Amino acid sequence: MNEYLQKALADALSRYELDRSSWPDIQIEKPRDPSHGDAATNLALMLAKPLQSNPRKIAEQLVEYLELDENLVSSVEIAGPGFINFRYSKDYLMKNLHHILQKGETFGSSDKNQGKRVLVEFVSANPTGPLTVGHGRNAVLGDTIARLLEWTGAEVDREYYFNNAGRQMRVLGQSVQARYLQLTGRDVPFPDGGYEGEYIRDIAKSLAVEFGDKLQDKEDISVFKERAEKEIFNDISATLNRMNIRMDSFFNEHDLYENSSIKEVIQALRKDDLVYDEDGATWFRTTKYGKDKDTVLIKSSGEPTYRLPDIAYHKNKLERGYDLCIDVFGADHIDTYPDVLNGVRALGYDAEKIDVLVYQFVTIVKDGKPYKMSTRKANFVTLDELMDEVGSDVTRFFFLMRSPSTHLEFDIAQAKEAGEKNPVFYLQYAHARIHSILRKVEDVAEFTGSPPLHLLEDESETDLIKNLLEFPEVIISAANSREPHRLINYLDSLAASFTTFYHDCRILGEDPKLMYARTALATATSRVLANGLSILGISTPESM
RNA sequence: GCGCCCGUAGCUCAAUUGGAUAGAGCGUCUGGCUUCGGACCAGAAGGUUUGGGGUUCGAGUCCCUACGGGCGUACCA
Repeated sequence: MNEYLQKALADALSRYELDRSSWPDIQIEKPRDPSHGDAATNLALMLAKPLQSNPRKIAEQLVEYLELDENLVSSVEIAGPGFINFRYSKDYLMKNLHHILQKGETFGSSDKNQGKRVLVEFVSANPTGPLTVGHGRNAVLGDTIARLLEWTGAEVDREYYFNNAGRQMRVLGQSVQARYLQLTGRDVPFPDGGYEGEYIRDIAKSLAVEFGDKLQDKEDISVFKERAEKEIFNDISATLNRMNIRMDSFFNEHDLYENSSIKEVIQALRKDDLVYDEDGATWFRTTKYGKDKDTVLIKSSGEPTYRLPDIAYHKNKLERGYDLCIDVFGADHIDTYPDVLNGVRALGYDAEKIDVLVYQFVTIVKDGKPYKMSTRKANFVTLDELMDEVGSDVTRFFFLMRSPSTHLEFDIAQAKEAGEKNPVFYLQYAHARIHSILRKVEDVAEFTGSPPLHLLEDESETDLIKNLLEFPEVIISAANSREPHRLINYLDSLAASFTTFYHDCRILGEDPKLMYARTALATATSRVLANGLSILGISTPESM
């Protein structure tokens, strides 16, 4: 419909003596206030300047030039400072409602990003402990963005990047070793800055059960490290599974060392004089890109900082032929990813294909006050604990509710007690209620032929239909802006719109034809709710 | 100090990316169940969009500035 209006306006516009290059963008939008119609354009306002004329006069002229099919658009009005408002015809609405019913569980999908190969990298937590509520936002955002993009036709891979080589992992191994020695009777101190969590003892215990005290004199900590990595990874995978997240691949940072990608990056950058040696370290000339300081890529110890493998990793992603690579990062990375992009660009790759989504941190509120978490100090709330309390539906919903760019306050107590009051139940309830009605309808009536949709005349009915029709556009905008909360806001208004209809119009006990038409409308609504919730990774119970 | 993000109703947050009278949920107050699921609905109160300037037909949204908060500012990740 938007395209149709745009084209009609463009045709009208072509009757002006105006250079095509100075044409403004023809924007069609849905007015905030429904009394302003179903669609509106500000074209006359935009033309005021180039035409040196009063916007209302321009609007009048435009409307005169405008040729619209009455079967699609029932009215055109000029309002306010010069907006042109359109109203959809009933025919148009009914035809599209029918279309929703036909498309069923694919309604809402589009080919907007057809043929695009996309890689979404998210979670990427190092395996040093269980996933916490702090990782939750990253995990759920990444997965839902992937789902949204799939609904717009893209081919999406989900990838988890992890580091099992660095200092953190060494500390992890030492922590397990210390617990193991303590368990087997040696009185050894726990390492400074070690991981204090209970899960470390569990891992040590499993080693003690398997090997007894045979590992006591091992100097090499790799046994401890590898066991810890394996067990923690299983744990992380299980948590992701519970949250409805399935990774397509796990990318191991260590591989970048083994296949010499890192060396190649350094060599290539050095050739362009973007890398130099000083004080025993190897530096990247980030001052060339407007930074205050150059950045160390290889420490004087010979060990790379994480930035170097990061550049190699992103180069690797682009080499794999993706058209778009999305990184989901917390706000703490905000200052570091430009280095990576500059590095990739300097290597001759198209950094435009990398899109970094930076979300603001989650503030955990526990017992009414902000709670500072640390994996190392073991004062954290794990995602598993949270899901034990509220389930995965509430967990996912909570993380998606807010725009990624604002701080998300996560009140543990509130989430736990949220129970019946939680907004996710409002959506599921609407869905369950529709199915309850549909079950009853099945008992009393049998419909044949296509539903007589023209009988839907009540305002709450047409409002609901209009609301349903927006679904595909909402998915596209949520996907392309990487903002899943838009879908939540939409579903919320859809559920509200259905409830208004439910209170105004009965289904059961009406004339069979009207009952059929309203049953069709209810079916379409439950379809859109179900499709929308499935994109969010949230279940759609038929009864609660 | 410098860089990035944020500041909207008592609280948590929206606002079609520059559009018309800034909206929801929670909380507060009033009303509504012998009829399809009351986990609901209708209504009320609550705002100088942190303050101040600017840009234009038009600003919560863009620019400058002050203040307040978060995150960075490592040869940590």
